[in-house]
This record gives sequence, structure tokens and C-alpha cells, in this order.
Amino acid sequence: MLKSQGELVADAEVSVMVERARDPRHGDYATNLAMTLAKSTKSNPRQLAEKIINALPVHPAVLKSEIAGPGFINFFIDPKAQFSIVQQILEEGREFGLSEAGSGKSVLVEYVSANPTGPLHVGHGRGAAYGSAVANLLSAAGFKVHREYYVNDAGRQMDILAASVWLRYLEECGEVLAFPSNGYRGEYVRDIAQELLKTACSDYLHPANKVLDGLPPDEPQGGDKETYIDAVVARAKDLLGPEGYRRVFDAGLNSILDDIRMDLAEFGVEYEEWFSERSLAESKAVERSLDKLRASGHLYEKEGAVWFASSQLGDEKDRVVVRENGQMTYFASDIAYHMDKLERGFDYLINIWGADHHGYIPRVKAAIQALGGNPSQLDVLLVQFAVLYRGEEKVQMSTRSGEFVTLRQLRNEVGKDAARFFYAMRKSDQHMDFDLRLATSNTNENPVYYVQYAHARICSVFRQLDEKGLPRDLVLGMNHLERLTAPHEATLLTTLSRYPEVVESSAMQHAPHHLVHYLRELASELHAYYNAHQFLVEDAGLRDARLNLIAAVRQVLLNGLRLLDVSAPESM
RNA sequence: GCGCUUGUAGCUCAGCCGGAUAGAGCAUCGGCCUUCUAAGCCGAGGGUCGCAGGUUCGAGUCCUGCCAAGCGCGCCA
Repeated sequence: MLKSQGELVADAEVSVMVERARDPRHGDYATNLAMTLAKSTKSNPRQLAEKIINALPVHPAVLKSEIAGPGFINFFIDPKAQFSIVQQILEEGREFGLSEAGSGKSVLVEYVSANPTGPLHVGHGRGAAYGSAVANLLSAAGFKVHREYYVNDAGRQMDILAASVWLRYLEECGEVLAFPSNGYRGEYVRDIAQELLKTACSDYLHPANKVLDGLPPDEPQGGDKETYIDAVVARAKDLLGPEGYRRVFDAGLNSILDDIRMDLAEFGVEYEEWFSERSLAESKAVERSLDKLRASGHLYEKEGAVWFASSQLGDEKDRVVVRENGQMTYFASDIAYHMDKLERGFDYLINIWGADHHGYIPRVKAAIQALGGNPSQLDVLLVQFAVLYRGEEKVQMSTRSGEFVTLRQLRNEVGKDAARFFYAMRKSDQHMDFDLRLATSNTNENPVYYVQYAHARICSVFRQLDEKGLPRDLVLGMNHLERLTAPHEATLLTTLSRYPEVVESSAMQHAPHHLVHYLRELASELHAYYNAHQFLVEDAGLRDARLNLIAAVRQVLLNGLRLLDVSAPESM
């Protein structure tokens, strides 16, 4: 409109930003439009703001608009316009807050994907809580979400696990041998060995001297632990034969994978698919992906190995995909895996990784590009490891040594709800201190109870309504909403109306912690309202109006907590 | 050495595309239960946004340098 009045250049690109005002004195919405335009039009921001206001069409919901500060335009919304949100929430129920922002685009979210060499620890828990919340949010924002766990059921670490199981099995059979310093020492390995012994008594038994004969020295004997463990693996394969080895291997794999599955399910984390790395080799997908790269000229041979020329596609250096000894590298599997993801036709790929893998991102993006995909399709979200403390003392963790706090222990100690909420509270790519003593000893310090309590309190009000034999008339309440003019009520209405925006932006930014902060704010406002006003008053119209308002609050708390997979108890 | 990430209240952390007087919880201090659950509420104190420059109407936010911490720089996974 200003363009037609000649105030603005006709072809000027104008991006209008209208945002929620932070301070109520600045109205409900504000725009800095006049200030951003002031420069290009060489005019005074406040004068420009006045022209903009005069050019604006009249909207029934806008009570007034005014110029403030250096040139902000503040809009004041008619409080009456806010009341409709209550009706909308109660009508839409669990659907309230869902949007079509993702317009049905498909997105694959791969998360946790921990090696099945041991139980999940608290670091994996953070990835699980984060990935699960991101997936839920994306789904709520209208994306078609496919959740996937990449099972690293091939490779050296799994061989070491298989060898560890076998050695423990031999010990159970009464053989005496030193356990490799680089083997998996966790108690669960012994459990697997015992199970194996039960189902297949002595099928895999070989005398200790034959097992150890001719092996290089282990670390305590002045040798190299890596060389030693590789030799043990080779010996296991040799003595057990392909089939026997595979059965020992699978005993370890399946036992641990079952445990992980159960652990995650109890944590509220579900997947559409558990994708096996081994299947990529068995289906020749790895070879096929390498052929594809070779055909497009991205592979070359050097020093007996096959290299992927990733440095031409933004990586620091080229990477080996086939080793000198003919074995594929882990990266080769990953190329095939991402080729498979692309072939399945997803619009977007999201990988949630531990932050220690960040150096790996450029080569995977390079692979996607070399395979004909678009690197920007892939978004790698990093999760920093939580640093564990017991009070002042830092807890050291290492899967190999068996010295770690498991996700299951954490759940048993603090509960699923607290763990999920606690993890989701923090920005994922931020370092995080997790004090177990604090989380376990003093539960009322945990903010999850604060939000849950708000929900339970509202439920309690409705129970009281019943006990007092008071009627509730939904329609009467709707008709009296305009009486909810107290500051606490106006604040709640505004906050309720923000919920869909919060869900959408949390989804788009992959930032569940925004939702958590919102829920704490909503709970806080509810508690303040609760303390300031009696809901179950004599006046039926006012009573029903207030009940409708808090019913709406309860619905939004429930919807938000569901996205985080935190329960919303009806009483506490 | 190079790369990525981070540095905000005593502690743990938010702070959106650069906006108005930088927020929350915990901790500390002072109040509030005869009334729908006190796992709650009301109030107070607490800040050189790591440091120094720069960009501009405006910087916790963007750029550069420095300091500090974490992680990564394998023919490991």
C-alpha cells in the first residue's frame, strides 16, 4: 500500500516480521518494520511507522496500534478475541496443537543406534529422549515420520563381543584362562555365556591350552591389547568354525539387542524399523554402493586400498572404503546405508549422533552428494554426552571396562518421567552436568513434578466439583468466558494461544527444550491462578467459565507432555 | 597444530530471523494453609552475558582476534 503511495520503491523486497511482544505494556504483537525500512527509505522510523499504521486495514480484533520506542509498532488485541481459544482447545482435544507445517513430507529419524555390545548407558538415554521427542514433534507438525535404529551387527567390536562371550563360556565350563584386557568385562557377558551353556552344553568347548596356544602377548605381558584381541577373535573363528562362531556371535547379539529393545520400550522409545548393518553386506548393497561411486568416478586405488575422494566434496581428506586386506571399512557400510535411505525416497534424513562423531559429518554428506543426493537433505543433530556426577565426584564411563551407569539404572532410580523430562529440558548439543545424587535423592527438586502437579491439581478441582455435587455446564461456561478478565486469566489465555506456535517452532528447530520451557511457564501460570482465585464459586456462570479455562490448560499440558512421553497423572 | 562445539546470576540452564529494563529453576532471605492438593503461591537480594575490538538506529545474539573447556583429526567403530 505504501508502495502505491510512492512512499516505498515499488520493487522493494519487504519481509514483514511480526512477533509476540515480550512485555505486556508493548501490547500483544509488535513489529520492527518501520525500523528495518527506515534505512532504505532514508526516513525517520517513527514517521514511517505512523504512515504504516495509517495504511493498515482495520481489523476487528486489533483494538489499537501505537508507535513506541525507536519505532516499534505495537498492536493491542481485543481480549475478547482470545476467548475463542478455550473453545478451540476443548473441541480439538488431543488434536490441538497439531499442524500441517510439514505438509506431509517424509522424514527418516535415525537415533540411538548404539552398538549392541552392551546395555545402553545414560549417554544413549539422552539421544533416545531427544530423538524420540524430535520425532514426536515432527509428527505433530505434519511430517510423515519413520523412526529407525541402525544396528551395528557387523564389524570388529561385535567380533570382540563374540570372543568375550566365548571366553566367559569356557570359564563357565571350568577352563582357566586370563581374560583379554581389551575384552568386554561387563557382568552381562557372563550372563550371556551362562545362557549359552544352558542351551548348548559343551558344543563350543575347547581346552584352554588349545585356545591360547601361540597367541601373541596381551598388554599385561608387554604386548599390544589390540593385536592380542584380534588374535583371540581369529582363534575363535578358527576353532568354532563358521557356523559355531556365528551361533556364539548371534547369542551375544540377540541377547543384547533384546535387552536394548526392552529398555527403550520401557523408556517410551519405539521404532518403525531396526535396520541391520549386516544385511547391507548380505544383500550386496555395500558393493552396489561402491560400484555406483566408482561409476561416477569418486573411487580410486592407492597403496592397495580403495579410497573415496571425499575431499573433493567438502571433506578434510579422502577416506578408505576397502582396506588393504580386502575388508570393507565401517564407512563403506555407512555409504550403503545412506544410499538405502535415499532409495527409500525420504524427503529429509535426520541422524542423531553423539557429539564425538561430529568429524564424521562431512564424509557422509560427501557420500550422499556422490550418490546423487542433495547433502542438505541430511541433517545431523548432535547430542553432547552428559557428564555424570555423584555429588562432587565425576563418574567415569567406559563400555569396555563395564564401569558405567546404565539407562536402566537411571530409570529405576529417578523414573521414566523424570529422566525423559530432565533430558528434554536441555538443549541437546550443549554439555550437560547430570548429578545422580541430586536427581535421585531429592525428587521434589525435579521440575517434572511441577508440571505434572499442575495437571493433577486441575483434575483434583474436577473431582471436588463432583464431590460437592455441583453441576457443570460447558455451554454456559463458554457463554461466560468474557467474565475472565483477571490478569491471571488474560495471561493464561495468551499462553494457551501460543501452544501451536511452540510445537511448530520446536519441531522445525528440532528443539524439544522450547516445549519444556513452555510447559513450565504454563504450569507456573496455572499455579499462580490457582492460588489467586477460587474456581468452585457459587456463581454458576463464572464457575463454568473458569472450569472451561482450566480444562483447556489441562488439555494443553497433557498434549505437551505426551509429545515428551512424560505421563500426566490425575493425582499425585 | 588444524577443525567443530561451548563460555549468560553462587549452582544448573533458557534467551527464536539482531530489538524495548537479559530470564527461569535450585540455593539464600522474608511472608502465605479454617477455603478446589503447600510437590504450591507472593516478595527480596543476586549479572563486566569469558576478554578486546568491529559492523549499526540498536549486539547476549552477527564478524575478527585472544583466553578457557569439551570433542574430533585411523586402512577403529
